[in-house]
Amino acid sequence: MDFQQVLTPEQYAAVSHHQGPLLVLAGPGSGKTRVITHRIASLIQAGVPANQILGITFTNKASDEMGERVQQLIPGIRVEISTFHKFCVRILRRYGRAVGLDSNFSIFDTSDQQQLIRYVLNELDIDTVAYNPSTMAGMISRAKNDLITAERYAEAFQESIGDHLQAVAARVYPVYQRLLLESNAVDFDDLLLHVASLLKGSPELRATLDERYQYILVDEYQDTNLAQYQIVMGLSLNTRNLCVTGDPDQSIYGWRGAKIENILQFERDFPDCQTIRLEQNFRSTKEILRVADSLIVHNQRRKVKTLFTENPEGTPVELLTYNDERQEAEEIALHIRRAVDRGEFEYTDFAIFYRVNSLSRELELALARHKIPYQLAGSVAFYERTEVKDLLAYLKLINNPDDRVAFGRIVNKPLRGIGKTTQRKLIRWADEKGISLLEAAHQAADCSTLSKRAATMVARFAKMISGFSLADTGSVAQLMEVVIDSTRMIDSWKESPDEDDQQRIANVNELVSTARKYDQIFGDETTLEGFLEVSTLASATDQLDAESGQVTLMTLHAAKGLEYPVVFIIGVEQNLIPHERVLREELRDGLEEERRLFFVGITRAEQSLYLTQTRERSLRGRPWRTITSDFLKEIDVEVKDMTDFLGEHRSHFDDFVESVKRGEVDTEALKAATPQKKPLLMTGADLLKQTPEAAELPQGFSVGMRVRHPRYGVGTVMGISGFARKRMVTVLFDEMEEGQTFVAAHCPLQPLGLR
DNA sequence: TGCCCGTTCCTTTTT
DNA sequence: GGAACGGGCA
Repeated sequence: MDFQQVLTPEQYAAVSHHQGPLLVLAGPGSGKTRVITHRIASLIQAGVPANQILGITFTNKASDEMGERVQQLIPGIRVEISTFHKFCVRILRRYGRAVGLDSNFSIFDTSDQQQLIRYVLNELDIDTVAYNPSTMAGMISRAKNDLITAERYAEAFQESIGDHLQAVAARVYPVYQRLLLESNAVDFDDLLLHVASLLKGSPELRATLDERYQYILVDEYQDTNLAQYQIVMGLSLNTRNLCVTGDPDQSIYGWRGAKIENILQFERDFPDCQTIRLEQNFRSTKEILRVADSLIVHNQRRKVKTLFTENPEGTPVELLTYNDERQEAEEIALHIRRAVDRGEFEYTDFAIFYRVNSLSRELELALARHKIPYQLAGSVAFYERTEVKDLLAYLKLINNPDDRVAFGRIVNKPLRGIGKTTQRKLIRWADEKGISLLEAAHQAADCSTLSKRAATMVARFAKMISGFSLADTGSVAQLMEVVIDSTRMIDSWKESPDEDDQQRIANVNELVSTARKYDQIFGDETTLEGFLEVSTLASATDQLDAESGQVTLMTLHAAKGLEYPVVFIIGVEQNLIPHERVLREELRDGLEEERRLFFVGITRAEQSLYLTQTRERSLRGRPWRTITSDFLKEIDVEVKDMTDFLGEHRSHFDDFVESVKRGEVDTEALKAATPQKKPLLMTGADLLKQTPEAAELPQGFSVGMRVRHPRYGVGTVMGISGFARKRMVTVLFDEMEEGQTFVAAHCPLQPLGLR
């Protein structure tokens, strides 16, 4: 194959660089995947044995795609391409003994993890409201990503006086970790942490693996955390043919412990490395690229890249403003419907991105109303369904009898009369005797604290679980069916007219057919842990199908690495993009990451890009006044007002509309007001000035809205009376007992928008 | 022991 | 809008 023919000079330079460290800084749409796959082909063509090559990606989708494309280039040759997490699973299944894991260990997902942490908090008598499990999980996760073990964490923060959260985490982390090991289980972070410490603790193993993988390629290197960095470095000490690709401007996982420094400092780690920049974009129009670039230049911490393209100029990027999320969704659905009816595009060509998952709801409803087929990245939600988790928990417990979380989940599901008290007694007894919960359940008759009745029930449960085995059924799917039959878990739903119950049965059936597919792929080699691994490490974008003829919906994070002819990014509003969480931070790092996230979204678009915002949006079940995103000030787009205040739009701001009808508001000023890129954030006093901006906030205040007063601080609007200039607002400040009443037009009250 | 209901709290992004 | 918890009742 003549690589020079099909690649640009820069791409070719990267592909033909075989020996020694290589850094490829690849802008969006610059053909990065192409470079990686061609480089693998080129290595093989040069005589490198396929089993010496290791490709590492972050998502299953990326690794599958890469594998397929390598296959196309060099048919018949299998190269190991895997995600970080899967790679680590493989290492741990084989060498995990050294860190206390048996080969059948369970992998705890986020909810298993939180379940266990909740248990630990209860055991330690720590209030789970003040110290909620997910916060604790986040802190422990960050520590693990930074390679801080439980012992070291406890030592460092046990007496953390300044930060009580940290002090609590210092107590929780060691217990949590002990229970994980007792359960013969790992959480997502452990997969990396254990492998990193294996490599560190065993020089022989490290050297073996280093030797084994002569050529390593790491994709999305900007998203590696310290643990992943250590693993990569550990495998590249002796043979330094390490090729990393990435783009600092697309680093969006800082909150997960990713260190953008890893890529920024690669040249320092490997002074002899070659650096290649891929700056030509083959994906987007000049217009889209210009918008993306004008946004990202506002970041301080970056390696400057000059993106360019030979693609056509393209149409302007549009910013559309709607009344609320309902109109936003409706209009997008209509837009898609019309474009498809006109034959300009197919459904597949459209993607809609949003910052938080909850924004998909209104879109789904609108698309369904218009009978537009769509797929939602986040089919992981499937694996989070109660009935799916329950059935999987049975399999987990069968596969790994030490798994306490799985045990706790299903011991009384369906109901077997094994209540909380019984469970607590059993756990206590098992811990005293130092045996697994399932073992304790077997011996329940010997447990003096248990009533005879309870002991019988518990023992019966243990006997049932032990009666299940893959060896007997031969396939995961059949084992599942046996479990479903014996537990009668779907029996009560069968007769139910409830739509939800029927859905539950459908979900269970779908899980069975997923297992069937797995069985088919692996034949006689099929294993429970293998199937469970796939289920747990499944990710949001895995199921997406570019050829399915459907509109695609996903979060901005999930969109990385993908591309679509037409892209909508909805909810481009302050507190959403950028997210409110980073606006409260002192450091700018969070804000820069939000900007990168927006940049990622923008650069997914090939031909057309639409950004949308609304005037009000319901979040967490309450409507809020929105504020224009700061980021919109940084880019030049065509602004289109699609709002319809005087028309049918009715909301909780209806009282305002009433006042318009009574001629109490200057409607001319209203019409003149266009939602330019000015902040919509207003104080009550602005209303008095009757500026166009003031008219932009004609609703002013609404009951339940959060507001800030320079003297009294933050409070909630409790009541509103009067209209226009006589409008009175009553606010109950958080720090005060009694409400205060203000004249809306004169007061310095500032609506806080989404809070 | 199980279930229902009201209260209260939180609430990003994901392998 | 959802999850967890506590209280009350069968």
